[in-house]
Amino acid sequence: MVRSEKQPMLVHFVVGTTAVGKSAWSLKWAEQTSGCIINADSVQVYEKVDIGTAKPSKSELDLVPHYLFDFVKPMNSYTAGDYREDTLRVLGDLNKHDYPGGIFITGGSGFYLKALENGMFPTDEVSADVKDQIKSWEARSHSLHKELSSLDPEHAKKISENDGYRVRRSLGLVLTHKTTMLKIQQQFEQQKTPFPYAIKKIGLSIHRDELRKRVQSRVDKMLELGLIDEVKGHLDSGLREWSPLKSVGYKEVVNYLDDLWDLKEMKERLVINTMQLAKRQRTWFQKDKSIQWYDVLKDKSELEEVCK
RNA sequence: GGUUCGGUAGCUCAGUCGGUAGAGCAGAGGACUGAAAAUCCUCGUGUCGGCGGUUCAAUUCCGUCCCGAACCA
Repeated sequence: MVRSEKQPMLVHFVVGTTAVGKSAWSLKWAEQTSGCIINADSVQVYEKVDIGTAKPSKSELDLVPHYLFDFVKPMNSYTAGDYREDTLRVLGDLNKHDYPGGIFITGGSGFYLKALENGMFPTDEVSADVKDQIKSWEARSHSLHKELSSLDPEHAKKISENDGYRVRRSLGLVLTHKTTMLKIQQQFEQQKTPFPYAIKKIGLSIHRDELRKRVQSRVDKMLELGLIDEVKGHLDSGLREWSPLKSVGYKEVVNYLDDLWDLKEMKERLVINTMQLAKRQRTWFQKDKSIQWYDVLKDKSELEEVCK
């Protein structure tokens, strides 16, 4: 792990679907190399949500330095932009102190990793006036997608009119910047600076049937650890509307506690929704051709060597 | 044993006043620059329980048998 003065610091991205074993694998290597782990999971950043996010245990967190886990306070939000900023700050500190061990940025949030590597174009805050304008259109059942189409037809074509979240966000940006999304993007591409460190991307994969088995037993384990009580506590503390409670592993338990589902149904939905999440993660990472993939069952010996 | 109601996609069901059928869920694939574990898009042939009958034509009507459920004995 000795590196010459001229070479940029190397960071590992450890990616893959949920429950494939990224955390355990990273922890092992971080221990062996006296390295550290930086979280790349959009839900493990939040405090309080421990069991349903499969957050590392206290003893695991103590084995090697862990960054960006368990720090966003209840009812606060966190974005991909925040993640990029925080991660670059952590990496900057490690670089400054000439960190000797392996650095493992581990998690399944593709959007966060893309934001980290490629940057986010800087945007102005959407003004209250613009927000009001959008709200008044909505109140009059005016199609926001049509409005976006007239302002930025090219971008509107890429978004479904049913994707209310994206339509609203794009409309806000286009109105605020008084230009098109493409121009915002082009301007950003010209001025952006490349990611300042060398990246090695390691993807962990597993056959779908095997993943399902792991997910099933993980769901059972989470319930044994008291997931239902954890969620009940969060609801009692008024955190129902907090975004991590809407994520896989939490929204199903909320439905159970609301008596919409019985225990069996909740367990089934936990497994199904986790598998569907895994599919979306797979779709995201498949696009990135710079990831070196390893099957955790078939490529065991290769996985013993990757970081040596 | 009798009566009634059911048997249609992997599951739950809709429907066809007779012209061989479609939703939700599941499953598969995909998109995605500040909620991303979120949000959204695309993909539907299945002996319409079996066998007969009527009919130009039956999943639809009739008969019968099988299998469920409920009620009556």
